Amino acid sequence: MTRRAFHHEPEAVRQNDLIAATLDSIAELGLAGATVREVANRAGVTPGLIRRYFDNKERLVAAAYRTFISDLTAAAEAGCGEGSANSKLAGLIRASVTAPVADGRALSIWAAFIGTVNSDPVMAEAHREGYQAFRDLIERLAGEVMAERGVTASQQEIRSKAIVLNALLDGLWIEISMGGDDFSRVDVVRIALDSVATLLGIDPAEFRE
Amino acid sequence: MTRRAFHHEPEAVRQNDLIAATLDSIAELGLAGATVREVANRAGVTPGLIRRYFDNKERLVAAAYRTFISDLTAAAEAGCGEGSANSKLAGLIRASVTAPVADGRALSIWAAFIGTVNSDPVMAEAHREGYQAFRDLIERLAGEVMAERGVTASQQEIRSKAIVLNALLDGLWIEISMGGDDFSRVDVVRIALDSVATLLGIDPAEFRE
DNA sequence: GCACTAATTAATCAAGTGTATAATTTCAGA
DNA sequence: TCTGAAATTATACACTTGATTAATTAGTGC
Repeated sequence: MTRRAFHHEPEAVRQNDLIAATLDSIAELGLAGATVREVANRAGVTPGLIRRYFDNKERLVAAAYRTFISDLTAAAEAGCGEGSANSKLAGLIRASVTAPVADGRALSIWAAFIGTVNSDPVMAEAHREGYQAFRDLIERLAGEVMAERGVTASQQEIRSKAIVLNALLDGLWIEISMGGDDFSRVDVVRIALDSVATLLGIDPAEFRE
Repeated sequence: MTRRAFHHEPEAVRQNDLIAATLDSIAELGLAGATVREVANRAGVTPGLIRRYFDNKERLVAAAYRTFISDLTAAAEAGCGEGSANSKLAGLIRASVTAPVADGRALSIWAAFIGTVNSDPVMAEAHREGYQAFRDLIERLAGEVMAERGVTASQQEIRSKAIVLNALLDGLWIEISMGGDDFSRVDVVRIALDSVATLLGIDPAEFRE
């Protein structure tokens, strides 16, 4: 009776593998399906090992959430590119409503985590951070775009616009990621860009470039 | 050793109680906290009784979801009232961004269920129904409002508007229900109404009445 | 090549889960 | 008041969960 072979891995690698396995489990089986055993199997590892890298399962899940949110917002922000505020905002929007930001897997994971926010203070805090950061980014870009276009607006008005824009992007992201409607026949990018331009009081034709 | 007293209840009452207890459990403790024993306790009943009214826990949860979504959309639609399409749409929006439709409890429950949609076909179907119905309502109202205002738009354009409006309402509902931002100093109803009017190409001052 | 440390496995535990079933109680009808 | 059927409780079972610990293996420095 021989034990199964294994080899040592650097701490960072193992942690990443475990987090990736956790996110995969959640995406496919839901939070309830992300058991210690399931995660360990997917990571090609034994359940007991998890405890060496994460104090307990709660920590593992929290770490997975931070990684997920961080990667998701990074992917969205990568769409900004370099250029005018206008092109940055347009790029952010484009990225937000297309893959890999907008897809079923991301939605599943996001929803699973959101469901815990109300009953888990640790999750609530981790969530608040990521959310706030994204909305601040939108608020800044929206303000700059309006300034570029010569649209005058008070800080209060800009803030209101940001709230609306953020809500719109969130909603579109959910709708598209859910994939219920036949979005293949609808140009969601165009719809998103035009809507944002309209809300900012900018000519849609000028906004998208 | 005497058993605890109890009394018979009509089937509908017991089912309602069990569903209400399930939703309460989910709202406070998350889906994982909604165990058979927890639900039974809240309903003032013994765990075994659940099986008399629902074949298994999965059925109970699914029934709770349908009740929840049904009640939520009914509360939103109640805001429509009777009158012009304009006032109906405005009423729907007003109701969607204020309590009891928009509040933390509803968001918690919604999120918990959404998290299961991807891994549970039964939940996916139950969800699709409720979602589709709401978007059809918005599409109809939006079309009527534009017709009232003399704004000409193709069916395709109306459909696009409905997608955007639905996304905006969803996003605002989430933001407000999450309660992260200091919405006490922001008139969310006004923001929502003005945004929708702008997106439909209608004068905001005329839209809100 | 050898020992030593750290990483990993394997096996086990107590607690909690959904489910099943038999024993009891309630209540309506005669 | 009594009886029978339906509703409810109590108890138990098999299984899964996260956690713990001792035994074993891999790799590093000498």
